[in-house]
Amino acid sequence: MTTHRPWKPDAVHPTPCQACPLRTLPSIKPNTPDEIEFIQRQKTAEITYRPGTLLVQEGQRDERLFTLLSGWAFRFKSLPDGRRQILNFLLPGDLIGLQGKLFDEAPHGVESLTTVTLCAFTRERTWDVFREYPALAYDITWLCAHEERFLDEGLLSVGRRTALERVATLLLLLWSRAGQLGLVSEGVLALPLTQAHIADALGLSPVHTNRTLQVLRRRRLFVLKDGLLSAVDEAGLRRLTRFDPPQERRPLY
Amino acid sequence: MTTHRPWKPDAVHPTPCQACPLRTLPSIKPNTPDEIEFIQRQKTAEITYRPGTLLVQEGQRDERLFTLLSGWAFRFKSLPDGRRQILNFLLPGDLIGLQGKLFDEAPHGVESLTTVTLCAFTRERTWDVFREYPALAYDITWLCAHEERFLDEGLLSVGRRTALERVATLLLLLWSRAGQLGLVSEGVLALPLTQAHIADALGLSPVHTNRTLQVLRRRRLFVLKDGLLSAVDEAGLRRLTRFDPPQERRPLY
DNA sequence: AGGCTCAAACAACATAGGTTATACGCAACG
DNA sequence: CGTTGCGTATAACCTATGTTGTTTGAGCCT
Repeated sequence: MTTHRPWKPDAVHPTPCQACPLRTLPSIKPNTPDEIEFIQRQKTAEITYRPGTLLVQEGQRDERLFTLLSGWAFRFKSLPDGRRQILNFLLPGDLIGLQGKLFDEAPHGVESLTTVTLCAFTRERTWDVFREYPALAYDITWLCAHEERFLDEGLLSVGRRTALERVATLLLLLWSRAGQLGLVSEGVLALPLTQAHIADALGLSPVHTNRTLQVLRRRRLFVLKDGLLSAVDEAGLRRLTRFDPPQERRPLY
Repeated sequence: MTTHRPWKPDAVHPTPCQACPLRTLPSIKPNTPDEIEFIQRQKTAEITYRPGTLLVQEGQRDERLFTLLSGWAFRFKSLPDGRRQILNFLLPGDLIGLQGKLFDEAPHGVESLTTVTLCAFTRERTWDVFREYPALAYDITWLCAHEERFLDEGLLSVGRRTALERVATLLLLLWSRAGQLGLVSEGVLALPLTQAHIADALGLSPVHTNRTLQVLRRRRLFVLKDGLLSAVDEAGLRRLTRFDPPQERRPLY
């Protein structure tokens, strides 16, 4: 079990929200200076954790709210006997802990895949945003509904797609999401997932995940080696999966 | 394909929100008279559809927002070749069409299982609520996150639980949800699902769903006959599934 | 009454995916 | 510089679940 200890608590040089690197992305909906200033006021800290850190503990009371500033993480639920389901992968700009604030206990766990940097928001007065900045409150709702869409797609995959389709859909989606965040450079994406993660996200066994990846590789739909995803045949993957990753401007809190 | 034609458009006697039968339930969080009046103003119609009606069409632009006042429905997604995944079941008090309003197109379909009555809200000025009634906006966010929790649980089921556990978990959850809405009387619940619906919700084939139901029946965990669920051994189901249906006060929009 | 349709039940067989086990390469570490 | 641990690969075998097809019974239309 990884501990909760910060790794490089670079609190000396926190990123000012106005200069947030995410806000320069074309896929991020711009905010007014006013709104950004409000967010800045709410932001209490910037914390960095190392890979494999348990950021939110399943079933624990936890009212902290974060935005993932950089790095990858995932949400998961597990069964008492150890079976685990990864619910979704979290990329920069994603909210962490909304459920923990809304409900008595966090209904799922969150774990980092890479070194992650989180923007932490005030524990108490978070809901001021609903009174003071309705547009930002709307954005939070939007992000929540957006997450729901990913879950719908995941449920469709796990429930009704074959192993081949599942793996192809997931890689296509992650490729697209990462692309919109500027994480793909020169046609290469650093994908910090082990095959076990992919298996847990898709309801497959690690062995079958491996077999399936081999097939897709042999069909030259992508190259996945040493944590690097490249030579992605997007058209081929779309044809195989009949899945079109959503492409739209998203808000950032 | 069922058409969109209203069945008993009892627009003559719409339910006033102050007298909404759902608001008398202990599981529903009360609102201030002010808030209820606002909701009443937003409500434009009350529409009744018959069983099997397609309420929201998958992939269609649809900005209508409803609350399910009475009856059962389900959200689903399907693949081009006809495979279908039921994402969640909708019971009275659940919001329909939030995603359709937030995104360009409805990412999923909604179909009624029974005769349903919907409260329809103004097409345009829905987002006034964020400016004028922050507390209600918060409630909408809560409902959205709540739906996400059901999806998380569903994903865990379909991805990692056995067929036996899946069916047991689903029936336990529906039993609990329906109970909180006062739909269980004298230990009997009218469950308007065919085995095919259960199969589509759990990522199983109809045949295997049938087999699994037989096993659970033989273990006397419940009686399910002619659309009636009764003699539910809640403790037994909890033991088998290690699942505790959430029990909490929820808002109503 | 006869003939639909639909949900449920059940049987026989087929297979996608799970399980267990072994091996290999590589980085971290004492 | 051996050892340990981890991720990946692959083989052999196994089983939970899918598929196809038939039967029964309850409504429902004509």
